[in-house]
Amino acid sequence: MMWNAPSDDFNETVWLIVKQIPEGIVSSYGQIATMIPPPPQMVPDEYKSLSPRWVGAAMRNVPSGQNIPWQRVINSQGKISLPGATGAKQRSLLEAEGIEFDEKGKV
DNA sequence: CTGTTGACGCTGG
DNA sequence: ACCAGCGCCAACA
Repeated sequence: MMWNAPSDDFNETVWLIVKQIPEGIVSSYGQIATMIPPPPQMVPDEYKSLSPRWVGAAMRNVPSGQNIPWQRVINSQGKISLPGATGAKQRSLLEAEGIEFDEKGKV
């Protein structure tokens, strides 16, 4: 499968991986990007820079109604990137799974 | 067509 | 450990 861009296929793959994240475990965008098979035609180093943002973009496009644990996806700093109410909701969802946050919001 | 923005990450101060 | 800047490409106004 070759996707040179954040095509629908790329998004679906991201969601697929997110779906596979077990309960009580959090992953980062970059981590997911690493798990995704890079397009053979693209230089890995280049892909490295690309992916994190595309992963994030994919999250934004997450279809509601499916069982996507998008809440388990946070940034490499171990913190929630979403501002405002959405971020607060994400945190409460994670806490409900048994994930602990320190005072600074890190896991 | 140009400019801005973005669920990020890395490096440097 | 925290903050600021840069890179990178697509989508959007």
